[in-house]
Amino acid sequence: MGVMTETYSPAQTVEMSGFSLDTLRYYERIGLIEPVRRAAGGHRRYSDDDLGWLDMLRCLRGTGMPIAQMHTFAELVRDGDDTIADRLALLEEHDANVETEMARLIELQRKVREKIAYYRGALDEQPVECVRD
Amino acid sequence: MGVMTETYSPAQTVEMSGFSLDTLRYYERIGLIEPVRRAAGGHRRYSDDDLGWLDMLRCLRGTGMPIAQMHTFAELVRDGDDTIADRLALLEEHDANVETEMARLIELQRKVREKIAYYRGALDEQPVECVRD
DNA sequence: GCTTGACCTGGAGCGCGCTCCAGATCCCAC
DNA sequence: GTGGGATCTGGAGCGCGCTCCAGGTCAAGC
Repeated sequence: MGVMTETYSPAQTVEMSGFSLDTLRYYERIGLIEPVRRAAGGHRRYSDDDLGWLDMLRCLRGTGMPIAQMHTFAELVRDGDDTIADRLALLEEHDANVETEMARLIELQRKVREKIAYYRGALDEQPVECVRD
Repeated sequence: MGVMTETYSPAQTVEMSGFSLDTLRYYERIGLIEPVRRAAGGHRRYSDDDLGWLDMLRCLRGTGMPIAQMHTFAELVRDGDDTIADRLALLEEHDANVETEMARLIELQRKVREKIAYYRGALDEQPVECVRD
């Protein structure tokens, strides 16, 4: 008796992947996910592989990659092993974008904090009301 | 002869603020910016104060604050000096949100880099073609 | 068998934040 | 005074990424 590959219901997959049910179906519809295996009655049964791929999607989407680019990546994956260099290049470029975005964010956060500091100062110099006498 | 307060044309303001012309007008329309002073013919003349406020907006927007919340902040500013504590609270909360968001981003970036490392490995083990002999 | 809840499909709708457009006006250089 | 570019207004349109809906099917417990 071989080790059965686990499968998961849509509800379980929502739970485990962090995507909503609608998003899972949407991703499948637009081709970000390969057609998911179905149980007899037509209900989806996600595999561990599917879960792995969803994790990849979560990483990419969660770091701001546009759907269109994720689509490109998905196609590379479909096209097999000799696209690995291309996938690597795509991920590296994305990583650089994320890095740039983080730098931008850090810089602006610094400025926000300056403004916070300014308001703290303003608050000290102008207490709500002077205590009488 | 007093020091003239500088004013700036829309084009200059686009240049200096980093917002597009349409966005500047949009922000004014929805009340994120107070009605801007006008020259005789009705053309806008942005002041240094306006520029300062735009810089604030850029910080907030650029760190992902939704327009609605920026609107709240703008109202506090309009309501005068005794809203400073509220403004401070709002900024501090936003700062915390930014911090959370950055942590999320860093964590996912780490995972993206793991995937990159994996692909680098896969590439090494499967070089494009073996050199003959 | 029946109920109840999970799941199905195709397609419409939406929230956000702009962005674009038409048609008019202004302003400056020549 | 004329041409051309900058600017004006009000309103429509859009790109993205979901999210919701109606109307139906499937599955498990009683």
